[in-house]
Amino acid sequence: MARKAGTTSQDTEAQIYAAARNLFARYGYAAVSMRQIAGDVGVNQAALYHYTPTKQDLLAGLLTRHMSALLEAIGAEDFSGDPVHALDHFTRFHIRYHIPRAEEIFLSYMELRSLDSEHFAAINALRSQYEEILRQILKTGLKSGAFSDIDPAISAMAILSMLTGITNWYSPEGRLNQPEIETCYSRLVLRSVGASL
Amino acid sequence: MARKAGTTSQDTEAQIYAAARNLFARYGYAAVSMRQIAGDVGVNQAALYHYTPTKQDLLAGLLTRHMSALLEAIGAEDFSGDPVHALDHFTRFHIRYHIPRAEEIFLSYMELRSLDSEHFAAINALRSQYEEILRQILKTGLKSGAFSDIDPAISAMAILSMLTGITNWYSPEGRLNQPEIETCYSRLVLRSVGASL
DNA sequence: TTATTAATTAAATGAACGTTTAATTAATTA
DNA sequence: TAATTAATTAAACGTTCATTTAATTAATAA
Repeated sequence: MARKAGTTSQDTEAQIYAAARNLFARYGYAAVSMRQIAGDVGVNQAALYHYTPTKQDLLAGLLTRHMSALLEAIGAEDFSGDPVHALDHFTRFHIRYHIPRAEEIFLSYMELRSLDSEHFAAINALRSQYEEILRQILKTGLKSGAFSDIDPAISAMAILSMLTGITNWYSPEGRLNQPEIETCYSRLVLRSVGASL
Repeated sequence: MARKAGTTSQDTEAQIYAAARNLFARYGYAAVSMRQIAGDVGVNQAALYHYTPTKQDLLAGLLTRHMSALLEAIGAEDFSGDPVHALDHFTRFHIRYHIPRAEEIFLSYMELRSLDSEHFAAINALRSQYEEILRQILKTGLKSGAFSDIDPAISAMAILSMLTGITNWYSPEGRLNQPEIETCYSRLVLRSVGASL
Protein backbone atom coordinates (compact mmCIF):
# COMPACT_ATOMS: atom_id res chain seq x y z
CA MET A 1 0.00 0.00 0.00
CA ALA A 2 1.12 3.61 -0.24
CA ARG A 3 0.30 7.25 0.05
CA LYS A 4 -3.40 8.03 0.17
CA ALA A 5 -4.70 9.71 -2.97
CA GLY A 6 -5.31 13.44 -2.63
CA THR A 7 -3.70 13.91 0.76
CA THR A 8 -0.54 15.69 1.69
CA SER A 9 1.95 14.87 4.38
CA GLN A 10 1.09 18.07 6.20
CA ASP A 11 -2.55 17.07 6.58
CA THR A 12 -1.58 13.75 8.08
CA GLU A 13 0.91 15.27 10.48
CA ALA A 14 -1.64 17.79 11.74
CA GLN A 15 -4.18 15.03 12.20
CA ILE A 16 -1.69 12.91 14.11
CA TYR A 17 -0.86 15.74 16.48
CA ALA A 18 -4.51 16.59 16.96
CA ALA A 19 -5.44 13.00 17.71
CA ALA A 20 -2.52 12.57 20.08
CA ARG A 21 -3.38 15.78 21.90
CA ASN A 22 -6.99 14.76 22.31
CA LEU A 23 -6.26 11.20 23.44
CA PHE A 24 -3.37 12.09 25.76
CA ALA A 25 -5.50 14.77 27.42
CA ARG A 26 -8.45 12.42 27.87
CA TYR A 27 -6.70 9.28 29.01
CA GLY A 28 -3.13 10.22 29.84
CA TYR A 29 0.05 9.64 27.87
CA ALA A 30 0.81 6.19 29.20
CA ALA A 31 -2.76 4.97 28.77
CA VAL A 32 -2.88 5.78 25.07
CA SER A 33 -1.35 3.45 22.50
CA MET A 34 0.18 4.33 19.18
CA ARG A 35 -2.45 2.01 17.68
CA GLN A 36 -5.22 4.19 19.14
CA ILE A 37 -3.73 7.37 17.72
CA ALA A 38 -3.28 5.74 14.33
CA GLY A 39 -6.83 4.42 14.51
CA ASP A 40 -8.21 7.89 15.18
CA VAL A 41 -6.35 9.29 12.21
CA GLY A 42 -7.24 6.37 10.02
CA VAL A 43 -3.74 5.15 9.20
CA ASN A 44 -1.66 2.14 10.06
CA GLN A 45 0.32 2.37 13.27
CA ALA A 46 3.60 2.19 11.38
CA ALA A 47 2.71 5.38 9.52
CA LEU A 48 3.12 7.38 12.73
CA TYR A 49 6.81 6.60 12.70
CA HIS A 50 7.19 8.60 9.54
CA TYR A 51 6.34 11.68 11.64
CA THR A 52 7.87 10.95 15.01
CA PRO A 53 10.78 8.73 15.99
CA THR A 54 9.10 7.65 19.23
CA LYS A 55 5.93 8.11 21.26
CA GLN A 56 7.93 10.18 23.73
CA ASP A 57 8.96 12.62 20.99
CA LEU A 58 5.34 12.94 19.94
CA LEU A 59 4.43 14.13 23.45
CA ALA A 60 7.42 16.43 23.65
CA GLY A 61 6.52 17.86 20.24
CA LEU A 62 2.99 18.59 21.39
CA LEU A 63 4.15 20.36 24.53
CA THR A 64 6.87 22.33 22.78
CA ARG A 65 4.46 23.52 20.10
CA HIS A 66 1.97 24.57 22.75
CA MET A 67 4.44 26.54 24.83
CA SER A 68 6.06 28.15 21.81
CA ALA A 69 2.70 29.26 20.46
CA LEU A 70 1.78 30.66 23.86
CA LEU A 71 5.02 32.60 24.09
CA GLU A 72 4.61 33.92 20.58
CA ALA A 73 1.05 35.02 21.31
CA ILE A 74 1.96 36.82 24.52
CA GLY A 75 4.99 38.34 22.85
CA ALA A 76 2.60 40.29 20.64
CA GLU A 77 0.95 41.91 23.67
CA ASP A 78 2.09 45.06 25.43
CA PHE A 79 2.41 45.08 29.22
CA SER A 80 4.65 48.10 29.56
CA GLY A 81 2.11 50.67 30.74
CA ASP A 82 0.20 51.17 33.97
CA PRO A 83 0.62 48.01 36.11
CA VAL A 84 -3.07 47.81 37.02
CA HIS A 85 -3.99 47.89 33.37
CA ALA A 86 -1.18 45.48 32.53
CA LEU A 87 -2.36 42.95 35.11
CA ASP A 88 -5.94 43.21 33.92
CA HIS A 89 -4.68 42.73 30.40
CA PHE A 90 -2.56 39.73 31.36
CA THR A 91 -5.49 38.12 33.17
CA ARG A 92 -7.82 38.52 30.24
CA PHE A 93 -5.19 37.40 27.77
CA HIS A 94 -4.48 34.27 29.79
CA ILE A 95 -8.13 33.33 30.10
CA ARG A 96 -8.87 34.05 26.46
CA TYR A 97 -5.90 32.05 25.27
CA HIS A 98 -6.37 29.09 27.60
CA ILE A 99 -10.10 28.44 27.55
CA PRO A 100 -10.18 27.16 23.96
CA ARG A 101 -7.05 25.11 24.63
CA ALA A 102 -8.05 23.15 27.69
CA GLU A 103 -6.54 19.97 26.25
CA GLU A 104 -3.09 21.43 25.83
CA ILE A 105 -3.19 22.99 29.29
CA PHE A 106 -4.14 19.79 30.98
CA LEU A 107 -1.45 18.00 29.05
CA SER A 108 1.28 20.45 29.83
CA TYR A 109 0.49 20.32 33.52
CA MET A 110 -0.11 16.61 33.82
CA GLU A 111 2.30 15.01 31.47
CA LEU A 112 5.50 16.87 32.20
CA ARG A 113 6.30 13.89 34.39
CA SER A 114 6.07 11.60 31.37
CA LEU A 115 8.97 13.38 29.69
CA ASP A 116 12.56 12.32 29.95
CA SER A 117 14.83 14.86 31.61
CA GLU A 118 16.05 16.66 28.49
CA HIS A 119 12.59 17.20 27.09
CA PHE A 120 11.38 18.16 30.56
CA ALA A 121 14.03 20.83 30.99
CA ALA A 122 13.26 22.34 27.60
CA ILE A 123 9.54 22.64 28.26
CA ASN A 124 10.07 23.92 31.77
CA ALA A 125 12.33 26.69 30.50
CA LEU A 126 9.57 27.86 28.18
CA ARG A 127 7.09 27.84 31.02
CA SER A 128 9.40 29.92 33.18
CA GLN A 129 9.59 32.53 30.46
CA TYR A 130 5.83 32.88 30.54
CA GLU A 131 5.73 33.11 34.34
CA GLU A 132 8.44 35.73 34.24
CA ILE A 133 6.20 38.11 32.29
CA LEU A 134 3.66 38.07 35.12
CA ARG A 135 6.37 38.40 37.76
CA GLN A 136 7.66 41.50 36.03
CA ILE A 137 4.23 43.13 35.99
CA LEU A 138 3.89 42.45 39.71
CA LYS A 139 7.36 43.77 40.54
CA THR A 140 6.77 46.93 38.55
CA GLY A 141 3.42 47.48 40.25
CA LEU A 142 4.90 46.88 43.68
CA LYS A 143 7.62 49.47 43.04
CA SER A 144 5.19 52.03 41.70
CA GLY A 145 2.83 51.52 44.63
CA ALA A 146 0.04 50.26 42.40
CA PHE A 147 0.17 46.95 44.28
CA SER A 148 0.99 46.47 47.94
CA ASP A 149 2.14 43.87 50.45
CA ILE A 150 2.85 41.11 47.97
CA ASP A 151 5.63 38.66 47.31
CA PRO A 152 5.85 38.89 43.51
CA ALA A 153 7.12 35.34 43.02
CA ILE A 154 4.45 33.77 45.23
CA SER A 155 1.72 35.99 43.89
CA ALA A 156 2.63 35.10 40.32
CA MET A 157 2.31 31.40 41.05
CA ALA A 158 -0.94 31.96 42.92
CA ILE A 159 -2.46 33.97 40.10
CA LEU A 160 -1.39 31.50 37.44
CA SER A 161 -2.83 28.58 39.40
CA MET A 162 -6.07 30.46 39.87
CA LEU A 163 -6.38 31.35 36.19
CA THR A 164 -5.28 28.02 34.79
CA GLY A 165 -7.72 26.25 37.11
CA ILE A 166 -10.55 27.68 35.05
CA THR A 167 -9.95 25.00 32.43
CA ASN A 168 -10.93 22.38 35.04
CA TRP A 169 -14.52 23.51 35.31
CA TYR A 170 -15.24 25.80 32.36
CA SER A 171 -18.01 24.76 30.01
CA PRO A 172 -19.39 26.79 27.09
CA GLU A 173 -22.85 25.90 28.39
CA GLY A 174 -22.09 27.23 31.86
CA ARG A 175 -23.86 30.01 33.72
CA LEU A 176 -21.32 32.67 32.81
CA ASN A 177 -19.95 33.44 29.36
CA GLN A 178 -16.31 34.07 28.72
CA PRO A 179 -16.28 37.89 29.05
CA GLU A 180 -18.17 37.58 32.35
CA ILE A 181 -15.61 35.10 33.60
CA GLU A 182 -12.81 37.44 32.54
CA THR A 183 -14.34 40.30 34.47
CA CYS A 184 -14.92 38.15 37.52
CA TYR A 185 -11.35 36.88 37.59
CA SER A 186 -9.83 40.23 36.76
CA ARG A 187 -11.46 41.66 39.89
CA LEU A 188 -10.25 38.74 42.03
CA VAL A 189 -6.73 39.10 40.71
CA LEU A 190 -6.46 42.87 40.99
CA ARG A 191 -7.89 42.96 44.49
CA SER A 192 -5.64 40.09 45.61
CA VAL A 193 -2.53 42.17 44.96
CA GLY A 194 -3.98 45.24 46.63
CA ALA A 195 -4.80 47.28 43.54
CA SER A 196 -7.37 49.95 44.24
CA LEU A 197 -10.29 49.58 41.86
CA MET B 1 6.17 -19.91 49.99
CA ALA B 2 3.88 -18.27 52.52
CA ARG B 3 3.32 -15.48 54.95
CA LYS B 4 6.45 -13.64 55.92
CA ALA B 5 7.62 -14.31 59.47
CA GLY B 6 6.85 -11.50 61.88
CA THR B 7 4.64 -9.45 59.62
CA THR B 8 0.94 -8.81 59.76
CA SER B 9 -1.52 -8.31 56.96
CA GLN B 10 -2.12 -4.72 58.05
CA ASP B 11 1.53 -3.82 57.59
CA THR B 12 1.52 -5.20 54.08
CA GLU B 13 -1.69 -3.45 53.11
CA ALA B 14 -0.39 -0.09 54.33
CA GLN B 15 2.85 -0.63 52.44
CA ILE B 16 0.96 -1.49 49.28
CA TYR B 17 -1.15 1.64 49.45
CA ALA B 18 1.87 3.79 50.23
CA ALA B 19 3.84 2.36 47.33
CA ALA B 20 0.91 2.72 44.95
CA ARG B 21 0.34 6.31 46.03
CA ASN B 22 3.96 7.20 45.54
CA LEU B 23 4.34 5.49 42.18
CA PHE B 24 1.00 6.64 40.75
CA ALA B 25 1.81 10.22 41.73
CA ARG B 26 5.28 10.07 40.21
CA TYR B 27 4.56 8.27 36.96
CA GLY B 28 0.78 8.19 36.54
CA TYR B 29 -1.66 5.37 37.08
CA ALA B 30 -1.38 3.86 33.63
CA ALA B 31 2.41 4.01 33.59
CA VAL B 32 2.81 2.00 36.78
CA SER B 33 2.57 -1.79 36.73
CA MET B 34 1.36 -4.07 39.47
CA ARG B 35 4.80 -5.67 39.29
CA GLN B 36 6.42 -2.32 40.14
CA ILE B 37 4.18 -1.79 43.14
CA ALA B 38 4.83 -5.31 44.35
CA GLY B 39 8.54 -4.80 43.78
CA ASP B 40 8.56 -1.66 45.91
CA VAL B 41 6.81 -3.48 48.73
CA GLY B 42 8.97 -6.53 48.35
CA VAL B 43 6.27 -9.09 47.62
CA ASN B 44 5.22 -11.11 44.62
CA GLN B 45 2.81 -9.44 42.26
CA ALA B 46 0.12 -11.99 43.01
CA ALA B 47 0.14 -10.97 46.67
CA LEU B 48 -1.40 -7.62 45.74
CA TYR B 49 -4.55 -9.42 44.71
CA HIS B 50 -5.08 -10.48 48.28
CA TYR B 51 -5.66 -6.78 49.07
CA THR B 52 -7.38 -5.44 45.97
CA PRO B 53 -9.47 -7.17 43.34
CA THR B 54 -8.04 -5.02 40.53
CA LYS B 55 -5.57 -2.22 39.88
CA GLN B 56 -8.52 0.09 39.27
CA ASP B 57 -9.89 -0.61 42.76
CA LEU B 58 -6.48 0.13 44.22
CA LEU B 59 -6.57 3.62 42.70
CA ALA B 60 -10.17 4.18 43.73
CA GLY B 61 -9.30 3.04 47.26
CA LEU B 62 -6.45 5.52 47.45
CA LEU B 63 -8.60 8.42 46.29
CA THR B 64 -11.53 7.51 48.52
CA ARG B 65 -9.29 7.26 51.56
CA HIS B 66 -7.76 10.62 50.78
CA MET B 67 -11.04 12.45 50.31
CA SER B 68 -12.65 10.83 53.34
CA ALA B 69 -9.72 11.77 55.54
CA LEU B 70 -9.85 15.34 54.23
CA LEU B 71 -13.57 15.61 54.93
CA GLU B 72 -13.11 14.15 58.38
CA ALA B 73 -10.32 16.60 59.14
CA ILE B 74 -12.23 19.64 57.99
CA GLY B 75 -15.34 18.40 59.78
CA ALA B 76 -13.47 18.95 63.04
CA GLU B 77 -12.96 22.64 62.24
CA ASP B 78 -15.38 25.46 63.01
CA PHE B 79 -16.22 27.96 60.29
CA SER B 80 -19.40 29.35 61.82
CA GLY B 81 -18.11 32.68 63.13
CA ASP B 82 -16.99 35.88 61.45
CA PRO B 83 -16.61 35.23 57.70
CA VAL B 84 -13.26 36.98 57.47
CA HIS B 85 -11.88 34.86 60.24
CA ALA B 86 -13.54 31.76 58.76
CA LEU B 87 -11.95 32.36 55.36
CA ASP B 88 -8.55 32.94 56.91
CA HIS B 89 -9.02 29.76 58.89
CA PHE B 90 -10.09 27.78 55.81
CA THR B 91 -7.09 29.02 53.85
CA ARG B 92 -4.63 28.07 56.54
CA PHE B 93 -6.30 24.73 57.13
CA HIS B 94 -6.19 23.90 53.43
CA ILE B 95 -2.52 24.78 53.09
CA ARG B 96 -1.54 22.97 56.27
CA TYR B 97 -3.44 19.85 55.29
CA HIS B 98 -2.33 19.75 51.68
CA ILE B 99 1.36 20.59 51.80
CA PRO B 100 2.42 17.33 53.44
CA ARG B 101 0.11 15.41 51.11
CA ALA B 102 1.25 16.63 47.71
CA GLU B 103 1.18 13.09 46.32
CA GLU B 104 -2.48 12.52 47.13
CA ILE B 105 -3.43 15.93 45.80
CA PHE B 106 -1.69 15.40 42.52
CA LEU B 107 -3.29 11.99 42.26
CA SER B 108 -6.78 13.15 43.03
CA TYR B 109 -6.55 15.90 40.44
CA MET B 110 -4.79 13.96 37.73
CA GLU B 111 -6.13 10.47 37.94
CA LEU B 112 -9.84 11.05 38.28
CA ARG B 113 -9.90 10.40 34.55
CA SER B 114 -8.44 6.96 35.11
CA LEU B 115 -11.47 5.90 37.14
CA ASP B 116 -14.49 4.16 35.69
CA SER B 117 -17.73 6.13 35.97
CA GLU B 118 -18.99 4.69 39.26
CA HIS B 119 -15.74 5.28 41.10
CA PHE B 120 -15.48 8.69 39.48
CA ALA B 121 -18.92 9.77 40.65
CA ALA B 122 -18.21 8.66 44.20
CA ILE B 123 -14.95 10.60 44.47
CA ASN B 124 -16.41 13.65 42.78
CA ALA B 125 -19.26 13.75 45.28
CA LEU B 126 -16.75 13.86 48.12
CA ARG B 127 -14.87 16.67 46.44
CA SER B 128 -18.06 18.67 46.01
CA GLN B 129 -18.72 18.38 49.72
CA TYR B 130 -15.38 19.97 50.44
CA GLU B 131 -15.90 22.76 47.92
CA GLU B 132 -19.32 23.43 49.41
CA ILE B 133 -17.77 24.37 52.74
CA LEU B 134 -15.82 27.18 51.10
CA ARG B 135 -18.83 28.27 49.05
CA GLN B 136 -20.86 28.60 52.24
CA ILE B 137 -18.23 30.78 53.89
CA LEU B 138 -18.23 33.05 50.84
CA LYS B 139 -22.02 33.26 50.65
CA THR B 140 -22.29 34.11 54.33
CA GLY B 141 -19.64 36.79 54.01
CA LEU B 142 -21.29 38.25 50.94
CA LYS B 143 -24.63 38.54 52.78
CA SER B 144 -23.04 40.07 55.85
CA GLY B 145 -21.12 42.58 53.77
CA ALA B 146 -17.76 41.20 54.90
CA PHE B 147 -17.02 40.35 51.24
CA SER B 148 -18.15 42.31 48.21
CA ASP B 149 -18.69 42.00 44.47
CA ILE B 150 -18.02 38.28 44.21
CA ASP B 151 -19.65 35.30 42.59
CA PRO B 152 -19.38 32.75 45.41
CA ALA B 153 -19.26 29.72 43.12
CA ILE B 154 -16.57 31.18 40.85
CA SER B 155 -14.60 32.61 43.74
CA ALA B 156 -14.62 29.25 45.53
CA MET B 157 -13.14 27.50 42.50
CA ALA B 158 -10.61 30.29 42.03
CA ILE B 159 -9.48 30.13 45.63
CA LEU B 160 -9.22 26.36 45.65
CA SER B 161 -7.16 26.37 42.45
CA MET B 162 -4.88 29.00 43.90
CA LEU B 163 -4.36 27.12 47.16
CA THR B 164 -4.02 23.67 45.69
CA GLY B 165 -1.51 24.97 43.19
CA ILE B 166 0.94 25.45 46.05
CA THR B 167 1.70 21.74 45.95
CA ASN B 168 3.12 22.21 42.44
CA TRP B 169 6.01 24.35 43.55
CA TYR B 170 6.34 24.02 47.32
CA SER B 171 9.60 22.68 48.66
CA PRO B 172 10.63 22.44 52.33
CA GLU B 173 13.95 23.96 51.28
CA GLY B 174 12.26 26.94 49.64
CA ARG B 175 12.69 30.60 50.50
CA LEU B 176 9.54 30.78 52.64
CA ASN B 177 8.50 28.43 55.40
CA GLN B 178 5.01 27.12 55.77
CA PRO B 179 3.61 29.77 58.16
CA GLU B 180 4.97 32.50 55.91
CA ILE B 181 3.27 30.91 52.93
CA GLU B 182 0.03 30.69 54.88
CA THR B 183 0.16 34.38 55.72
CA CYS B 184 1.01 35.31 52.17
CA TYR B 185 -1.88 33.32 50.71
CA SER B 186 -4.33 34.35 53.40
CA ARG B 187 -3.79 37.97 52.40
CA LEU B 188 -4.19 37.20 48.71
CA VAL B 189 -7.40 35.28 49.37
CA LEU B 190 -8.98 37.78 51.73
CA ARG B 191 -8.20 40.74 49.53
CA SER B 192 -9.46 38.95 46.43
CA VAL B 193 -12.98 38.73 47.86
CA GLY B 194 -12.94 42.33 49.03
CA ALA B 195 -12.43 41.76 52.75
CA SER B 196 -11.08 44.86 54.48
CA LEU B 197 -7.88 43.99 56.28
C1' DT C 1 7.64 9.47 -19.93
C1' DT C 2 10.74 7.59 -16.65
C1' DA C 3 13.15 7.53 -12.34
C1' DT C 4 13.12 8.84 -7.84
C1' DT C 5 11.32 9.93 -3.51
C1' DA C 6 8.04 10.10 0.15
C1' DA C 7 4.11 8.03 2.42
C1' DT C 8 2.02 4.08 3.59
C1' DT C 9 1.04 -0.80 4.68
C1' DA C 10 0.94 -5.83 6.53
C1' DA C 11 3.33 -8.57 9.28
C1' DA C 12 6.38 -9.68 12.72
C1' DT C 13 9.41 -9.06 17.11
C1' DG C 14 10.27 -9.40 21.77
C1' DA C 15 8.91 -7.44 25.96
C1' DA C 16 5.60 -6.13 29.37
C1' DC C 17 1.04 -6.02 31.01
C1' DG C 18 -3.14 -7.38 34.46
C1' DT C 19 -4.81 -11.28 36.21
C1' DT C 20 -5.47 -16.37 37.50
C1' DT C 21 -4.26 -20.87 39.21
C1' DA C 22 -2.55 -24.15 42.19
C1' DA C 23 0.67 -25.05 45.61
C1' DT C 24 2.87 -23.77 50.02
C1' DT C 25 3.42 -22.48 54.79
C1' DA C 26 3.21 -19.08 58.86
C1' DA C 27 -0.03 -17.76 62.10
C1' DT C 28 -4.19 -18.63 64.52
C1' DT C 29 -7.86 -21.39 66.55
C1' DA C 30 -9.74 -25.47 68.69
C1' DT D 1 -0.76 -30.42 69.56
C1' DA D 2 -3.71 -30.74 65.43
C1' DA D 3 -6.67 -28.53 62.17
C1' DT D 4 -7.79 -24.48 59.90
C1' DT D 5 -7.20 -20.13 57.84
C1' DA D 6 -4.79 -16.34 55.84
C1' DA D 7 -0.86 -14.70 53.32
C1' DT D 8 2.20 -15.65 50.02
C1' DT D 9 4.62 -17.65 45.98
C1' DA D 10 6.11 -19.50 41.19
C1' DA D 11 4.43 -20.15 37.03
C1' DA D 12 1.52 -19.46 33.43
C1' DC D 13 -2.45 -17.13 30.44
C1' DG D 14 -3.81 -14.48 26.82
C1' DT D 15 -3.43 -9.72 25.46
C1' DT D 16 -1.41 -5.59 24.23
C1' DC D 17 2.41 -2.69 23.78
C1' DA D 18 6.19 0.32 21.06
C1' DT D 19 8.87 -0.37 17.48
C1' DT D 20 11.08 -2.52 13.13
C1' DT D 21 11.32 -4.60 8.60
C1' DA D 22 10.47 -5.14 3.97
C1' DA D 23 7.31 -4.38 0.41
C1' DT D 24 4.24 -1.22 -2.16
C1' DT D 25 2.71 2.79 -4.68
C1' DA D 26 1.18 7.81 -5.18
C1' DA D 27 3.27 12.01 -6.02
C1' DT D 28 7.10 14.53 -7.76
C1' DA D 29 11.29 15.64 -10.42
C1' DA D 30 14.15 14.93 -14.40
